[in-house]
Amino acid sequence: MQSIRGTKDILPLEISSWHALEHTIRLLTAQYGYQEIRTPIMEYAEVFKRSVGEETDIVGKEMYTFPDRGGDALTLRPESTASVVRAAIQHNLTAQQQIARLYYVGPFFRYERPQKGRQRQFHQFGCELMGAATPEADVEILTLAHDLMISLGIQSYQLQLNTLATPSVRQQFKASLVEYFSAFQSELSEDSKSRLISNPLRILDSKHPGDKALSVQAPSLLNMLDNESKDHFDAVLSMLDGLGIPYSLNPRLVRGLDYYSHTVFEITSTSLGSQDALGGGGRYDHLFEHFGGKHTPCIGFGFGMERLLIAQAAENTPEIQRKADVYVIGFETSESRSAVIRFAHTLRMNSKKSIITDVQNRSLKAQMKEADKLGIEHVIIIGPDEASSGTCIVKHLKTGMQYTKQQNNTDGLFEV
RNA sequence: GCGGGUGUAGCUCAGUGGUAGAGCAGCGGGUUGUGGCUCCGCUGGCCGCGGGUUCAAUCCCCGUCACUCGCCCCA
Repeated sequence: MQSIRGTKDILPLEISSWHALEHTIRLLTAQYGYQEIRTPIMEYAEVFKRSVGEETDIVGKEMYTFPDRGGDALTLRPESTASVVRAAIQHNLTAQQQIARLYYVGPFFRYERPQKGRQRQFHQFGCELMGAATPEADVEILTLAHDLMISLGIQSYQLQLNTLATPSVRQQFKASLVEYFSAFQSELSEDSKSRLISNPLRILDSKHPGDKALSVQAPSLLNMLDNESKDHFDAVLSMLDGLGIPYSLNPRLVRGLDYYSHTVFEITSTSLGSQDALGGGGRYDHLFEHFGGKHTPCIGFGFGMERLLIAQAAENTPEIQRKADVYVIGFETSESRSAVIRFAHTLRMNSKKSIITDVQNRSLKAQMKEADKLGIEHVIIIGPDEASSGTCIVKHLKTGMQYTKQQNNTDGLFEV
């Protein structure tokens, strides 16, 4: 038996880095006043089809969709924004012009060919700021994303920014792209030929050399911006400059989901290989209406947690963490070993220390070795002699100093 | 979904058409109750899985599964 393709067990050895990551996330989101939301792992397939877009890869070929026993088409969530918006409308979280600052952490599912940093079940952390259309809102989200990188010690990241303008400007832009590329249809890659119909913006993003060459002369959205789009984007950029947050403009940055407009961004890292995006996001001002809610401008991002951990591990040497604080050692006689069990239990009741004892009837030497390997701070020896005299030996492993103490008084046991 | 690579002890990897090795880890010991260094010894492997060729396959062929690199796309 094996785990399902593209799914992974997170083992004890790696769980501490997950805990640390989640801890950082909770601290940071609290600093910005974001609150957690936990939505179901399944939604009606409709939720994602309507929001993410029928033509996108996610909906077109990556969703885990299946009929339940009642015949409803359910989908294992491939991303979170759609679910969070659905929940926000259902529970009226943005009623009376309220701002909602939300974050989420959890598993997501996409049926894709696995690769490094790409699994069928993966985990995302994301934030959504709902109810504000201002460039200040964009900057809050971008700053949060930036701070996350800093908190995690990820230096090698790059923040790329672009604007997708308003839907109507983008529509004109698409039309001019189609017009331009249609003239060179025979020179386009197979992928881009189909993109010409499905999503012409994506041609700009192609890695195919021929496509790249053609893209150089292609119309630019930045030249077609209306005042609203331009003012908004410029305001975002100048605030980022003021904050000293580094970014680079990438006019080819096109997000794969239909619901974005205005500011879009991606954070990439060179330590990831081919799947180089740590996270991305953007403004989605019209998603609420798509779901039948009232107009609510929003911006948010999502980060791949596996990818964050990969990038983090590539740049930081992990600290060896202690698996327990105290090792209580007994040996040779049953009196010794049962005294150990009693004493360890007393200690656990009276202190917050984590305490380990041997359960394999091993020698003193073997237990000492294990204590050393576990990074234990104090060893307590209750051998046959100590067991009969009611004493114990407390030894500090780093210094090698040891003292004899009474078992019946655990106060100041670890002090000299 | 498409193309390439890999799959041998817990881990990192050697290896040969006649059913296997190293280093690390683990365990035990170095005179009788003390770890880290060192020395000695020991345990441990359906050589991914299924089929084929062969007297014989871990090694050759086919399939399959998983991982991995790239494409697509994204987190």
